[in-house]
Amino acid sequence: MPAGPGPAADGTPEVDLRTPDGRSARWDEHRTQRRAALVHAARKAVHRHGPDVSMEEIAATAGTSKSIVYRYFQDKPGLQVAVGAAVVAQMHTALDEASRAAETPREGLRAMIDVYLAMVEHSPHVYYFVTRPLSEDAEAPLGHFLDAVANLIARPFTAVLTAGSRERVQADLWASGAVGFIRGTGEWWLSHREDDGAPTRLELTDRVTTWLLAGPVGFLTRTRQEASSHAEPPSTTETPCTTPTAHLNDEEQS
Amino acid sequence: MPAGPGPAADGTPEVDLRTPDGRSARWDEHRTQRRAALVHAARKAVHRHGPDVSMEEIAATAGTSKSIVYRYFQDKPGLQVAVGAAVVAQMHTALDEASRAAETPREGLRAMIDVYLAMVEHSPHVYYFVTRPLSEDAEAPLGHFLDAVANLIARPFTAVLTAGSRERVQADLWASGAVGFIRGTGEWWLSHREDDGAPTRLELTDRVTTWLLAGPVGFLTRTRQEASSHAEPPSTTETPCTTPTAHLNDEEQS
DNA sequence: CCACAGTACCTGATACCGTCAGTCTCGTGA
DNA sequence: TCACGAGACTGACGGTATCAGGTACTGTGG
Repeated sequence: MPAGPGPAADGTPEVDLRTPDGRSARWDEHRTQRRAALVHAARKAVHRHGPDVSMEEIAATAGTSKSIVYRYFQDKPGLQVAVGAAVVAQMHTALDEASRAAETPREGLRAMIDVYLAMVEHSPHVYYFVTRPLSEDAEAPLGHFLDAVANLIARPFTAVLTAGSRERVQADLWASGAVGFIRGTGEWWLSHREDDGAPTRLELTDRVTTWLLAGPVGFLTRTRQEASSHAEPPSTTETPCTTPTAHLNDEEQS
Repeated sequence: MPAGPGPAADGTPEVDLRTPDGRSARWDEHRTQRRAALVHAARKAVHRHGPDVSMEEIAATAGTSKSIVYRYFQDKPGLQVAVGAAVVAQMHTALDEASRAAETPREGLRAMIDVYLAMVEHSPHVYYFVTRPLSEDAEAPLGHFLDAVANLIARPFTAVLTAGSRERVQADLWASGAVGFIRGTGEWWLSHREDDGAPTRLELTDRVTTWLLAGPVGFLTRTRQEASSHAEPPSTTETPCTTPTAHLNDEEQS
């Protein structure tokens, strides 16, 4: 069906610009509108029925049938990334407001964490839908959504940075880790929120911000002492691998 | 179907202990052996065919048919957690050797990261199989595997700790974040390993260790300056929420 | 300038296919 | 008699195909 020349490969299936025919152009606005509406419906359906909604249910929520959904989205992962993009866009706008007031990178990071946790708290289903990898490859297109968030995080750091590849890579790497940290704590919090001693969202935000920027300072002074005393020299080639990483897999040999 | 009294809910489907019948007890050893063999076969199959193997393929790899697999494991998630447990067990033994030599928590953490990354590197398929949530609930049984790893990480810290719930929670929380950080960087590394400027696994290990314990020191001195100056007071109630977390979901109202 | 045929695209329903998780049935061997 | 094991079966779901409409644009002839 996609007779178009370009390999689009993202969610959008071949919009085919080369015809200035009014009969085609007439639908352009309608198309974008409809697509947005479908994304919205998908979010609603996921929010209601959990991250494992069937396409049929999504279509039903949108008041139509599968055919339509598949006309606008390549497949389920395609829909997933579209929803993810929408969520990221919302986070981005929310972040713009926040980072206008934020001077230091610390405030920027804090705002980021806050927005992230707010999303997690407000609609865990959508969060999981967007977060969970659906692709069978699972290697290259790891976490479209999480990658985007990592970029959001890395931006304030890389902005100050010369485009030298060495440090850029460092920033990206750290951002990936930071998103992972937030994700980990966020999901832990989601399922331990009711326990006694569990922090509120704001406490969590502050704590995670501090931990990310300064390490596990504050929650354990004793171990922290040792840790920080050893953490001073961050030379990358510290000691050769002393851990006997024992063969962790025994299932290859063809 | 599960006529057994206890809510097992782990991988084991009701072994039905209430019959001390010799005709039944005769099979006990065979059962545990078989179960281990099936887990092994599952790992092999996943390693070969990717994290989306069908149960049929797993059974075929084990040289049998689905019925058998379902006799020993409740369902696919059950098998998944069994495989995860096996991997965690291997990590645990690998870690025991390492942590015998490790005095400081830092060395313990470093060893942990090393083992984790080694696993990721050696068999990404198995890693994804074990890592990805398969349950539709997706909330309570979040990441059996990742939780176990988090416990592994938290142990050296909590060992020194009084059992006071307040600090235990802190340690657990931090451990979840740390695992998330390692996961994030690990998966980033998995798909950017070939880029120029990408670190080797050992460099990555050292860097992540340092970052986790002391924050992003070393890769950007300028921003780090600001960060650390603000990071000193880790009081949990720092400033009230200044970020305008904008309504991130618009899809509820029944 | 206007009617008309033809066209390009959208809609939504329904039926269909392939795959896969999970179950059931029945034969076999100790 | 008991567990084992193979294979047929069911149901759900992702995804495709077909079909009968519907509506606005394009071109051409009167």
